[in-house]
Amino acid sequence: MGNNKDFVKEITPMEVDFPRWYTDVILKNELVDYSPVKGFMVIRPYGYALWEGIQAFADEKFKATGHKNMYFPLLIPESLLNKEKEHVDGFAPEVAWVTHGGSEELAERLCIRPTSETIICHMYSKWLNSYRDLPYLYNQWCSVVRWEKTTRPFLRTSEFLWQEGHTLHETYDEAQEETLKMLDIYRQVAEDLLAMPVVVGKKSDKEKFAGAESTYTMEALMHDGQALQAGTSHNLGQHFTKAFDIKYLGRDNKEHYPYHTSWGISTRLIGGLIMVHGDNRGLVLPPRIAPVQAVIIPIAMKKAGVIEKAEELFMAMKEKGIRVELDDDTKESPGWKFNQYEMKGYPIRIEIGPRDIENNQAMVVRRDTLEKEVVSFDGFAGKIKVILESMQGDMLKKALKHREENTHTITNYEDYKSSNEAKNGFTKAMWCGCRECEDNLKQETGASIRCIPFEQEKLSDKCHFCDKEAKHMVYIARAY
RNA sequence: CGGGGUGUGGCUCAGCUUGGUAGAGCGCUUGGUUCGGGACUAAGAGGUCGAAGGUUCAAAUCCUUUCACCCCGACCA
Repeated sequence: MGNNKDFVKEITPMEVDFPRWYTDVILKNELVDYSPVKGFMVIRPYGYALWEGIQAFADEKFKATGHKNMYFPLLIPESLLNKEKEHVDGFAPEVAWVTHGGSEELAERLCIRPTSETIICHMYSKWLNSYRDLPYLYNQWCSVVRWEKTTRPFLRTSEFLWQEGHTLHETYDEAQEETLKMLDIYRQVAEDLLAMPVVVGKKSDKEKFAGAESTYTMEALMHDGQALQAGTSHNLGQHFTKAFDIKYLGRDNKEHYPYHTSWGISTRLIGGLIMVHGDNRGLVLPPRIAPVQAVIIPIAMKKAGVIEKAEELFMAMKEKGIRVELDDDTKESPGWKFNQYEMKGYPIRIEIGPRDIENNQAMVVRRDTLEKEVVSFDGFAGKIKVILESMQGDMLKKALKHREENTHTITNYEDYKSSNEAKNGFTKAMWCGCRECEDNLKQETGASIRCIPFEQEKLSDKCHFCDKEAKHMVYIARAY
């Protein structure tokens, strides 16, 4: 009962039941709550703050690379959705339809956007005239709806918040460059902001976006050994621009179809953040994304000088730009607060009591390692800043180490099929590139080809699944 | 859509087998004492037992139907 210090009361240990650990963490932390409609989640303030952090970081990078934000409507007429065949085939099974306006049945039903290529292309076709207008570099922050059968907060919900960038370019090469540039920004969001290491690469044809020429992805490994697609960037070629008749007059005074990209990251990243860093006490947030980076907990607040010193440190840290909170609530005991803030994943906790003040120091505890350290009041805020910075790097390293320890190299397919151990984590394998091998893998093991990484290694000349000549090294894993 | 599970104060659950008119712990409110790893105490507030129908003198409990949610698969960011 109370003497087990390894886990926070009411959070199921992850070794016991990982999915339950996950739901416990998000519900106890009040990141989300279930709404009356299945699959639709309420994102509560602490959860939304994480999304705002991701938005701020990504949006700044989008703007810095010349993109502007816009907003397109929620509803898309069925006729528009139907214009690109692969696209509609891919999305039709999961769109929600609006059939009535008030009590009147609509002449044409409207779909709630599952993604906005169609409506955006429709508008682009009206706007684009000349090569001088290109490139079109636009993005929108919005929510989309996909009627999912199985939903889990953040990881897969029927409605989710995301951003979708949609760009047009004069040449294929420019579009390709854009696709990879945005993927790299996503990699920065994952690695630099969320301390979540990712494998970047290309999707197989089976896994690519409906209507894309090629899809690029970043894949992260969760604590339970399953992969998570954390962001995608698509080179859409001219599939949509031709279907939507987007044309411009080129330098040669002839009409041309531009090349098109789209790219997105979503609130799913928050699920990844939780599952990469969390432990049995709850959330562990990297300092850069943490809504609160440090909390000061005064001990024995009524004793002379305690509150004053706590406030002084609070102000000093605030001035240094640290997102800091002072918990001077008298109702809860310090012990309760310690546990509470550990559950919430605040990177640093500062304990300050009469004994500390006598010694001109405070007790500083890091959330990632739970190490306690005595820090002198002299230059205190600066020292906290240094700790926060090193935590960010340490957390990325720790997650990277976990991924490396759980990345295997296939020896032969039969062994892989029969071993559950092998399926836990990423496995590198050689692949001939054919669809049949990919389908068999999925059916026989539940794992899929997550991506063809940019960083290739030659493990063998032969495909591990069929013995034909190998084309690529791929990462395979079971995925969320 | 298959397989499993759960619906009882805000939360976790007991009560159901064997019908008798609703409980505990936590949380919440107010006061006092506390405060270095989930404090103690006193007094309170709070529930048409998921919904509908049926059996019965009487239903949280038995029967029928239904709805919702969670977990595991297939589909997907």
